[in-house]
Amino acid sequence: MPADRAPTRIQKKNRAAILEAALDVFSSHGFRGSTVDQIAKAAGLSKPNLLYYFPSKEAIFNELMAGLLDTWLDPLRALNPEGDPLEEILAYVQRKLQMSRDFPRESRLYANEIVQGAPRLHDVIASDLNVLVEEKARLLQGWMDAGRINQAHPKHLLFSIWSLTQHYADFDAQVRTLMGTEDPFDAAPQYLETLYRRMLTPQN
Amino acid sequence: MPADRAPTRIQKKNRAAILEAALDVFSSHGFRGSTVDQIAKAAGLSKPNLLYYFPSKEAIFNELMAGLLDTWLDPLRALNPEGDPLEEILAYVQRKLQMSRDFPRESRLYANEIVQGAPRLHDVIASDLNVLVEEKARLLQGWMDAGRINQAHPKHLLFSIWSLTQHYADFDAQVRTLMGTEDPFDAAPQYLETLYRRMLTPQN
DNA sequence: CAATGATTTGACCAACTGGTCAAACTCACG
DNA sequence: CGTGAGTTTGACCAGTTGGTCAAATCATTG
Repeated sequence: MPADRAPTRIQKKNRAAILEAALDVFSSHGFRGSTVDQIAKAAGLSKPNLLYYFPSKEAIFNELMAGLLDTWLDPLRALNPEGDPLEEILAYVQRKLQMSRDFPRESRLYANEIVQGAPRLHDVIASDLNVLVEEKARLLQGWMDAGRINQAHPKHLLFSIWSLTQHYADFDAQVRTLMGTEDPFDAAPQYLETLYRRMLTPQN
Repeated sequence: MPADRAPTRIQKKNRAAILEAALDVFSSHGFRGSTVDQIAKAAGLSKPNLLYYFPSKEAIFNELMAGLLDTWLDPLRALNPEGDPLEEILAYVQRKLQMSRDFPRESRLYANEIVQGAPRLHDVIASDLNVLVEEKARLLQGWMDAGRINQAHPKHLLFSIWSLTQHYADFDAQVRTLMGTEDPFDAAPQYLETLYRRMLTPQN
């Protein structure tokens, strides 16, 4: 194991390569379905060499998850109480959709975990994410009560945004097969904008 | 292996117990993450005994999937060209939502497969499901062109229904944690009805 | 260039996994 | 109740997997 001094050039390169490879492997086979050898080969290292940089398979996974969660929640944090409600929400939807297009592996890694009961994520969800969701749910409820957007259950509104946007990453295999030659991400932004605009635009 | 005569009482009971146990285990750990021993224990059998009824782990999985897919697509098949468009769609949404509540393991089993690239399902999706989707997409488009519901990309409309309803089964761990003591399925039907009603009710 | 620490690897291990098999046991039925 | 088919199991096997270790190689710097 490298000492806890400043990381050398080689350490930086190899740790990055390992995490990149691990994202690839974990996101397409799940934790249990992935092998250390697979990850090592994908990173261009031997298995013992990989285990020189990370103490265990689980440690790689945890580091990956920790790094992921922050990025994942950023768009929600960016929901601005001062902005125009409908435009804020629509922007959030588009940001999430872009993340599904640009970082589908991250989305699938997360999905894999949650579908299997979130055994390794329950604590983070119950603490950090929960706090953030409560805060943003209150913000949405405030907008609704002020009549600036239509009434709707705020938490379900958030769930629906996550669900609709991440679907394009998580169910990519299905979506692309059914779309044929058409790229799903061509029409998706328009579709989701229309959906949320019609649902949330205040009716007098 | 039991002869291919009529199944005995014991065969019927044990095969059913195995499939039930397999659904439990596969849906919460994925194919690769599940072991034959786990399934056997959950079914109350020894591993060799289980393998007396099914030739392999993969065979159990395949039989489970085959049985699942039909039930899974039934609600979509039931979309009736003769009915009132909006009510047909809303009924479909509610039916799918009920399935997420009543058969969450089936939903998660399916999700697990698709998230990991649908290696064992690609053919069924590309053939059977694709045919059904094309047919129903045309039906939806017809309704839109006749001005009976609002315009929206018909395939994306279907994706959104699957996504929103299955989310409550697939991301159950997350949804329940964030909902606290409130049962997600209390408000979900209302939320989804409102969403699709606002989105699809024809605007003059 | 010497030497010290960082990096890499082949060989290895114990636990686990899917699957086999012969022997034992159980059950239905004549 | 006996007998043959149906059922169950302990022992076993070969392949895989996460992880270890000592020895070898490489990079850095005094």
